Amino acid sequence: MSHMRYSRLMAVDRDHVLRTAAALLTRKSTATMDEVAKAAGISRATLHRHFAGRDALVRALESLGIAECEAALDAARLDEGAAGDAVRRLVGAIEPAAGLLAFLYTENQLFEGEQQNAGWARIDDRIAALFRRGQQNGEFRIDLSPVWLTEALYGLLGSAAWAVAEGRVARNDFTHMIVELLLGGALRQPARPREES
Amino acid sequence: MSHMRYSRLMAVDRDHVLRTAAALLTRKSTATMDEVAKAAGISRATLHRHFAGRDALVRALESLGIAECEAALDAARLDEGAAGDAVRRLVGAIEPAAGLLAFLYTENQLFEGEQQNAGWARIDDRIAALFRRGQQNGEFRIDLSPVWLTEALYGLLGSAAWAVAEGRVARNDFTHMIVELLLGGALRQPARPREES
DNA sequence: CCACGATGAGACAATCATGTCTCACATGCG
DNA sequence: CGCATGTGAGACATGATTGTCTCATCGTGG
Repeated sequence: MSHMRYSRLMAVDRDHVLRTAAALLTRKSTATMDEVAKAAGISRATLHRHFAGRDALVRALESLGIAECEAALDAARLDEGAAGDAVRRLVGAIEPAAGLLAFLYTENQLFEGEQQNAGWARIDDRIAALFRRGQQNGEFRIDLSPVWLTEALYGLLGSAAWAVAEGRVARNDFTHMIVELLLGGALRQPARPREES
Repeated sequence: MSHMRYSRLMAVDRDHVLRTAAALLTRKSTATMDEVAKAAGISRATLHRHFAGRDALVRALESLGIAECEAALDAARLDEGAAGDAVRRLVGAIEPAAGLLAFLYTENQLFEGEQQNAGWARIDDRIAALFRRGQQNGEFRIDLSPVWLTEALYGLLGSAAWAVAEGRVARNDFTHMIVELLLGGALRQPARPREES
């Protein structure tokens, strides 16, 4: 994260700018550089000094999102214990970044032809591997492919983040809503073997 | 759908333009009026004659999406039979419009402050009512609110539509993927009471 | 105190999408 | 045939955003 050396005076906190931009673009994905700058409390000129342009800013946000995803994946220890519990840990760990993820998820839609950042492929693989482990485990059903389960997780994360932002659901229910639906589904199970922590 | 009278010469098919625009904007939500016109095989001038501007075009697409949703809701006969089966019918009926829905779903994100089209509220209510019926039925679990289940359905529809468009999953699995995940979840159920058609 | 570095404010040109307009062409109808 | 209507092509002005630049200011370290 920091192979660059800060000079003695670095009033503008790059990370703060990125997180503010993430929060703003999550709500309004078409926000202008000027709006981003104002939201971060800096001038457009300074914003432009730190990020060559809008593309650079979005790419920096993408790197941030990838880093946070990787961190969440590490923190969730996907290889340990039941796969279902690992999914719970993962969703809980990824929750703070869900808004940013949702923004990047829809943003990538625009790069249709172009290659996507290789970091996403790695994250996809790690999550898909978790679902695959659960299938080989016997925990997860095998008629839903790991790729689809991964996509579904992204979709639920985005929907939940948006629903929370809109105030339609409570923020405290975030992890529970996603995990329970993703793992258990909407159907009421007569005697479902629970694997709570 | 047609209280307007076409004059003797109406070379441009409004519906065809709308569907072409929907298909294009689904893939590239920032497409230009010029791109939309080219995709529809008409000139930008003509496109502008039929839709006063980009806003008008998007609003027309929104009306189209609402109409298709309502049609799917009607076709699915949400009040008949098991709620789970109604969900299956609904997803199957809504599949052709999933791409358009995904576009509008993310597009509405931009109208943060403004009021959304009242049509969506009605659709939300009908879907939420279905989930509520399933809960009162005893079919669906009650710890996931109908509002969240509705949002989750939207998210899964969008994710699936995008995954299909990207070629990551097979188009034929669309309904199965969504319904099975939404209703049954990822966990393998030892002896789950099936209610297939 | 002085100098350096970072910032804010603003001017500026360039670019792009939009919206409007005109004109020429084609097609169907009387 | 002649007229009306819809269309395509393109010009044009407008507004918004972007990217670059300059200049004044402020704070900190030497």
